[in-house]
Amino acid sequence: MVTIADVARHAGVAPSTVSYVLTGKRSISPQTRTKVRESIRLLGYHPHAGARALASSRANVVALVLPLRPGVHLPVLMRFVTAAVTTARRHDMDVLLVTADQGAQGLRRVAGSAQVDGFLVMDVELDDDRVPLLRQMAQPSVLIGRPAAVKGLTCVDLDFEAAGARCVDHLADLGHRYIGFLGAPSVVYQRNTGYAQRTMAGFGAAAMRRGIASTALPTEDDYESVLGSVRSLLRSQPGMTALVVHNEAALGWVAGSLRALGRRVPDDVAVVAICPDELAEQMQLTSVQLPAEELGRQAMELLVARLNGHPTAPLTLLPPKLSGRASTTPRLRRA
Amino acid sequence: MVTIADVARHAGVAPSTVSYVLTGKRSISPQTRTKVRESIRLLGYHPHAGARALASSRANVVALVLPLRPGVHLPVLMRFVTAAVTTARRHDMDVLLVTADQGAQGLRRVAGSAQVDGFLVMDVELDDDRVPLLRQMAQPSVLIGRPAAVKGLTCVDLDFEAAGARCVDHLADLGHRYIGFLGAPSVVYQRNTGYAQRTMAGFGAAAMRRGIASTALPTEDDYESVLGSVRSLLRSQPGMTALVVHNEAALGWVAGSLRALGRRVPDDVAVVAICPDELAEQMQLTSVQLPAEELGRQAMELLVARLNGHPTAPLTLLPPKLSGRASTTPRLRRA
DNA sequence: CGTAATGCGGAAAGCGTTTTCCCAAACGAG
DNA sequence: CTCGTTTGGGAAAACGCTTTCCGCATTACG
Repeated sequence: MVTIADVARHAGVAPSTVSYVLTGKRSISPQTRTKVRESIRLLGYHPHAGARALASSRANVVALVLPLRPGVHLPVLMRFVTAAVTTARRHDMDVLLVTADQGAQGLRRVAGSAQVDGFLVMDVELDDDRVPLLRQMAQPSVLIGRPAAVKGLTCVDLDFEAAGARCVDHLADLGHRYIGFLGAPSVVYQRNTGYAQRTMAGFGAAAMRRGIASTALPTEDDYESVLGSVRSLLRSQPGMTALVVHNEAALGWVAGSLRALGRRVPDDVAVVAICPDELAEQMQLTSVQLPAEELGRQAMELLVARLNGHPTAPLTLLPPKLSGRASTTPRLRRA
Repeated sequence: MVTIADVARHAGVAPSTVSYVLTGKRSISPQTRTKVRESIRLLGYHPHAGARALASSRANVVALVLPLRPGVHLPVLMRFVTAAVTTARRHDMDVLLVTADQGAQGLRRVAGSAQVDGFLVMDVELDDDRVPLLRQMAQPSVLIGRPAAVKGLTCVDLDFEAAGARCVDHLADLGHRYIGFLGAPSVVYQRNTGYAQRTMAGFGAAAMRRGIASTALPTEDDYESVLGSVRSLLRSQPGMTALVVHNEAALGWVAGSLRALGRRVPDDVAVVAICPDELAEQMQLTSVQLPAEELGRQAMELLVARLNGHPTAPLTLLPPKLSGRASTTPRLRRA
């Protein structure tokens, strides 16, 4: 292995000088700098991560904590992940994968051994057992999602309440008066998942506010279940002319289910999805964007900021954006 | 931070003794061992990963290289990942996430800085540009997938050729004489992806061998495309009574498409999927299992073996297993 | 022109482990 | 009863880097 001493010898300088060239923590004369850089290139030198971590007490690694729970839509989750990883790399950090089964125990281990400088925690629930632990840990952490109390934390999330409301407003403005809501699988609600519950709350409140009748149902990730839920919605609310869908895995079956029940999109029933924009684009659905990349990126940026000692707000909520597409059209004459 | 010296002092022994208790590399008297263990627990000691890596030149971390390419089915990919991570943890290793965009460059960086002891590379293509690099790296690697030449490597894969053939044999034994094949999205074939091409090859060869007419088509991941492909298959082969599907994302729409074209499963058209068993179970499809967990686990076990200096076979192929379900039934009287 | 400040370089002291190397005591074989 | 051999313990030398401290030239300033 080629060490910093080898480089120093080759360049005719002291090891400390090489270190300063590398870290940029001190000004170095242009001549020395290029000389050192050249030696580094020639010898193919890579600083030893462990030695670096030991000496600087900085690992340049962040933990990505992702609980792979049933009901989460993995393609969406991976958008978060790639955005977070890419952002980390831009700040010269690597990413250690910590999965759920390791639990709070795993967090403690990774934190205690100084393997990582901070934590990016995904899929946070309303009352998450990892939250108290995160609060008292030496390393900073950023959560994607929003636990009940955000004091002392740094959280990033889409404003799901506003997102639910936005769907209602859009449909109400188009003249719809009976709106259905097709939600996540029921396990997700049982588990006290913030984003699911907040979206529903926002949806319900907005409907009340606008004097609109609404019904909501969960649905599982298969055609039969989607068909069943849509049928139930139509049965309990025969005049339903619009549907808000907050379930990526179900999206592919919604149009088919409606058609099977004799309703066409958008003429008989308008559909608004809450999902990543690409998905909505592909299916030509009006949607409130779930900005997964943006959330992942922002979360990592906030984490890096905290690692550098900058203070951060406890809660960053992204405002929802709606993109109109073919699945909703004006409907002026409805009661 | 509490160090090994603190523990040693507290237990009244030398630091080296504590180290030996921890690593088990030397016999320690039961008394000292329990005494040391107790001090460790009391002080809440965690060895510093960086220091450890430096002194032992072992990071106890493996890199998980996953290129997130279009067309790969993420839920399946994540099965590999969780199995691999779980297995790694059982061997007291952590997992560093390296994504595709970092490319060969990223591999070199991670390898050079001694951040990881080995590499688990997923989604390997027939002629993968990372393969030559992996061959010449100091750290061992295990590939999930199968490049054209496996010499000097350690690869784990399902025997996709046999899997394709197994589907044909099953259907032929049931009396089918015209079989269609619904493949992955076309980008996957264009990219020279081993598993997709091998499955098709095995399928085609088996059909020839059994004197069976076969047609194959790729399909994209949306209902319209699946419907279109199925329609084309039926048009070019009106007597088609069976369909082999090698595309997890399309599975959900196959039955619907067939029904839309006036065919019922399994009475008019039998369906065999190549996918994880849980998926097939959920949809009640006869399937050749894609043992994602098993592959992830085995790959990591092989990597650990190599890290411990054990030699490994260049290629481990898992035999395909077929599970009969409701989507195929005997069809004795067909021509 | 004297003195303080600054720029840039080197020597060396850690950082927290593991791993030699050395040693004493206990043990077993001849 | 001796002479290896094993067994369990400690002292101290790495491991490869960062960072403090020190020092010599320059430059800036009154």
